[in-house]
Amino acid sequence: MPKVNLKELATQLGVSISTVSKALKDSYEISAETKKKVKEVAEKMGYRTNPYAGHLHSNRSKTIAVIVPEITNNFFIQVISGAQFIAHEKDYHILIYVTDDNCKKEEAILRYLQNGRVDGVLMSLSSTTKKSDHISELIQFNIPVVFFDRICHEIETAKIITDDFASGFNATEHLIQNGCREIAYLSISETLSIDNKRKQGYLEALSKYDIPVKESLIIKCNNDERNDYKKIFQLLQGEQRPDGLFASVEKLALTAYKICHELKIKIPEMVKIICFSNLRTASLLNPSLTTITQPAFEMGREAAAVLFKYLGRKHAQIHNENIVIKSELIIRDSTRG
Amino acid sequence: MPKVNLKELATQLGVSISTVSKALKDSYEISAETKKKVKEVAEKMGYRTNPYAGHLHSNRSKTIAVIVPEITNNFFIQVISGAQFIAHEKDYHILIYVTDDNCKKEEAILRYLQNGRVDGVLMSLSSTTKKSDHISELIQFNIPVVFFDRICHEIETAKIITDDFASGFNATEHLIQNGCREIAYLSISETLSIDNKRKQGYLEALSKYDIPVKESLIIKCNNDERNDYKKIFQLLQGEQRPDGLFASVEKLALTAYKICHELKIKIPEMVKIICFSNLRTASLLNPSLTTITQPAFEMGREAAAVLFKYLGRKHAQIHNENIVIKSELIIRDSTRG
DNA sequence: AAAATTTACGAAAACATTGTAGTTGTTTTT
DNA sequence: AAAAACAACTACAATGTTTTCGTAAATTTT
Repeated sequence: MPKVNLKELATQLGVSISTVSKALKDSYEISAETKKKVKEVAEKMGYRTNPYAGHLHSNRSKTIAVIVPEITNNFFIQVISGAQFIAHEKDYHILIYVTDDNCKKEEAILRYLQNGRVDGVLMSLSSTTKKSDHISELIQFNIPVVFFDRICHEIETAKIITDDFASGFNATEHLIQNGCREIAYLSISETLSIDNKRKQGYLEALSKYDIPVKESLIIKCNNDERNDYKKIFQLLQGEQRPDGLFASVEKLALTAYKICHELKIKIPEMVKIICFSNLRTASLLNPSLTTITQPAFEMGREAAAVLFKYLGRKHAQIHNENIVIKSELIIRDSTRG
Repeated sequence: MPKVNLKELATQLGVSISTVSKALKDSYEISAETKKKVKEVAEKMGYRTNPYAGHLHSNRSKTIAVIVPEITNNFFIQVISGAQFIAHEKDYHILIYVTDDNCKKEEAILRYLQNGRVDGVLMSLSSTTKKSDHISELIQFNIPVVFFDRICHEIETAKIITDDFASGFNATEHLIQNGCREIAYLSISETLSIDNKRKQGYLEALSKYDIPVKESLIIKCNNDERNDYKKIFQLLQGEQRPDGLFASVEKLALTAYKICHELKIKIPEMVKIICFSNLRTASLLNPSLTTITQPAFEMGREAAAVLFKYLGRKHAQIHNENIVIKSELIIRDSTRG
C-alpha cells in the first residue's frame, strides 16, 4: 500500500486539502455528505495521518519517556507497567531509556530529550548520579520531569516514593523482634535518597532497642556484581558473622542467599534476611524470603497520572510534592524466629 | 530556556537558514570559519534540533516498536534489554507496547503503527492471536516486522527463535532418564508456535521411550491465573498424579510449585518439574528449578540487528528466515533422580 | 585575458498537517 | 429589496528542517 497523504485524497476527491483535513476531524464546517465521501475514500485509499506533521504543528508528541537505571529488575518493570497502563488510557506512547546506573549515560539521555521528542519524563536516578544539572537543564527546556523511587531532592517537582524510612525501621525492628542483635545493612549507593532513608530507618530502630551501631556491619556495595559478591562474602564468612541482614535492594539479598547456600549458612537459623523486593518468587525461595514490597505498579500509575495532570497546561511547572505510597512488610521464613 | 529554531539562529548570525543548517551538519559547503561561529551561537542560544521536522522530511523516525504480550516477564524483559542495547548503538529510540495477550489490543496497536510512527517492529505474538491479517497489513504499509519467540508462520519475514522442538525433547528425555513415566505437559496456548513445537518435542521423546501418550496429562492452560491454577491443582491432587511435569512456560511451573507447597507434594521425590524459564532466582528456589533457559538477551539483540540490517534500504521486504539460537538445559534439584 | 572551476553561501521547494482568514452562494432578517 | 447571517468550502500561512538548485565572487586553468 503506497502511502497516501491529504493532498492525494484532495485531488482524488476534487476538494481542497483543508476540506479533507477538516472532514476527517469531523469539523462542523463540513457537510455530512462531504464527510462521508471523504471518509470513504480515505478508507479505501488507506490513508493514515502522519503523526510527525501533527507534532510539528502542535508542538506536542503524545510521547513520554520512562528512564530507569536498569530494566531487568522487577521493581522497575512493574513501575513501567503501571505507567504504561495510564499512558495507554491517554493515548500516549512510551519511550524506554536505560541508564545502566551510569550517570554519564543518564546525562546523555536527558540531553537527547531536550529537543522535545517527548512531552514529559518519568525517571528514577542512576545510583552513580551526584549532580542534578542535567535534570534542571531538561526542565528549563520545558520538559516536565516526575521522579519515582530514586528521587532527586534538589529538583522541585513531584516525587513518587514509598515510606522508606518507616519501612527501613520496620524491617530492622522485625529482625530485632525475632532475636537479631548483630544486624548488617547492605547499602547499594551512598548518594541515593532511598538508600539513605532506609539506612536512617535501620539506625533509628537500632537506637530504639539500644543496639550499638557497628560501622563494620554497614556494607557499602556499589551495584558491581563481583565487588558486591566479595563484600558480602567477607561479611558472611568471617568470625563476626551477623545474625541478621537487611538488604536495601533485592539484588543484594539474592547475592547473600547464594553465598549462604555456598557456605552452608542456614537461613534463618544462622542468619535472618530481609530486603526490599518485588520478586514474584519470594515465597518459593529456599527459604521463602521476607520482603518489604513496594507498590511498584501503583507508583508507576501515580507517577504517570501526576505528569499527565500537568501536561495539558502551557507552562508545566510541576509543584514540589512528595507522594508517598506505603510498602508492605511480608513476613516469610527467612526471618522466622 | 525559550526554544530557538534555525530561523532565529540565522537572523542572529546574519546568515541564511540553509547556511545554519548545513554548518551544524558539517557540510563541506560551509567554511570552517562560519561553521565555528554558527556552532558557538547555537550552543549559546541553546539550540536543539526538532526531531519531528526532520522525520517529516526524511520519512524516518529513528524509532522502533517492541510489542510484547506482557512486560512483567523475565523472558520478554531480557529480550527488550537486548533490543535496547542494539537500538542505543544505532541511535534509535524504542517504543514499548503491551498486548496483555489480547489479540484485540494487538490489532489496535498494529493499526496505530500503520502511520509511520516507527520505522520497524519487533514483536512476539499474543497467545490469543489466531489471524495474521493485522500483521500483513502493517507490512503492506512498509513497516517491517521481525518476530521473536512467539512467531507467526504465515508472515514472510525474519523470525528469531530457539530450538523449541529439540528443547522440548531434551526436557522430556531428561525427565524420563530420571525415572519419570507419567509426564504431564502444561500447555499455555494451542495456537502458539512455541507451544506446539515444545509439545511435539515432548511427544517425540515419549515415543522414543515407548511411553504411551495420555491426553489427560496434556493440560491446556490459557494464561488465566485462576483457571490455570485450578487445572494444575486438579492434576496434582488427584489419584493419578504424574511423576514428572514439563511446563511450556515459567509461569505455569511457578503455579505448580505453589500448589506443591500447599499440598505438601515433595519436589523432586513425588513429582519432578522442569520448564522453560529465564528466572534469575531459579537456583534459589525450593528446590532449585531445572530449566531450559532461552538466550533471551541474545534473541533481542539478534532481532534488532536483523531489523536494522533492512532498515537502511528503500523497500525493506525482509526475507523469510528462521534464526535459531539454542537454549540451554540447566539441571538443578527439581528433577534430581 | 578569457574561460572554466571552485568556494561559500542563499532562495525556495518539499515534507504533511492544522488553523485562520477569507470567499462564495444561499437563506434569513428587517 | 437591501442587509445580515450562515453554510460549506478554499487559500494560505505556519510549524522546523533538509536539500536541490542557483549565483556571486574568488580562484585556477588555458
